[in-house]
Amino acid sequence: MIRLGLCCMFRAEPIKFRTSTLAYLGRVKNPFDHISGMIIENLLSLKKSLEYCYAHSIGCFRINSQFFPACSHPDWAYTIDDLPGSTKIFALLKECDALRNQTGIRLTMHPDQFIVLNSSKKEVVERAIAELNYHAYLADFLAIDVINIHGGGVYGDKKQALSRFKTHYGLLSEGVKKRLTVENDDKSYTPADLLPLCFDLSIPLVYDVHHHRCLKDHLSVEEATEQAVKTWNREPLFHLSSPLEGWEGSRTERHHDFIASDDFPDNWKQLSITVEVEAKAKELAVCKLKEELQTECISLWSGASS
DNA sequence: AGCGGTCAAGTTGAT
DNA sequence: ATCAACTTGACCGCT
Repeated sequence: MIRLGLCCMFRAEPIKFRTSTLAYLGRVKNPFDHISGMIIENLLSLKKSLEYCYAHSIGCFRINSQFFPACSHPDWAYTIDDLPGSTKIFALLKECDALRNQTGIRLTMHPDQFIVLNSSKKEVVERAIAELNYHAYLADFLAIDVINIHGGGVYGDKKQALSRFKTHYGLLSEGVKKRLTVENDDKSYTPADLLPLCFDLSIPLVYDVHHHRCLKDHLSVEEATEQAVKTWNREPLFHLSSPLEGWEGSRTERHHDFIASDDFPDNWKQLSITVEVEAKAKELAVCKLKEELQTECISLWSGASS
């Protein structure tokens, strides 16, 4: 059974998530009112997202990292209890969690590019940990089971950089560790680079087949898939996208609006996995892929009862 | 309503 | 040196 996942936002459907800049928060009159209002809107949007996904047989939704604006920034660092609308926020979180539970939709998060756990700079690592803690804080309310990051930088010495990842991993809280995953990227870390780390620390590998096709190692897609599945103690989560200008075009790492059906690996089709669709047309791309897989009679997630 | 400048943060490779 | 790419342009002040 394939469970398809939608990433963070919608293209056509009128469901929006709000964010804020620190500059604006710094000059607005009641910044915590502003933050509270945005969080409430975001939670209402999350409810709508879950409803949309359920109605369209999309079994996984990734929540964007700005869901609680400025939450992990040292100058702001608030919890829900600090906010004026806390009662309403807690109530909405409960509603979202109930809806998640009722629909069976999987929720994930992907901290953005600034989160570099293996950085050689102390401040960068501290910020990364603060950000991961914020993700785990939110994850506790919504049973989010994946907080996915990349291997990080190489700094001219991959072996040492990976060793630093291991050291810094030891500094993380249990709430972060039990959800943390690593993903192969298109510039630095291949599946073969990350798999030893994954087995060593019991970290699941989010296998991104598009990145793997851009940055190859000695593993075939089939081999990498098989190894990645072994790192998971729950339903494996993989990533899929297609290159903007095709595989013969320039800069193949750029994402297309949709998924080309040839890019869906054949050996994934009989697995029980979540496939997050990283395509710029968002829900339109997920639905299109879903229809194409259906014509091939691939077994697809279609709700909590299935 | 539409437009242009701005926005916390890291690292890499293309130009 | 600058910039685009990355899960994603969104937001705000001005006209």
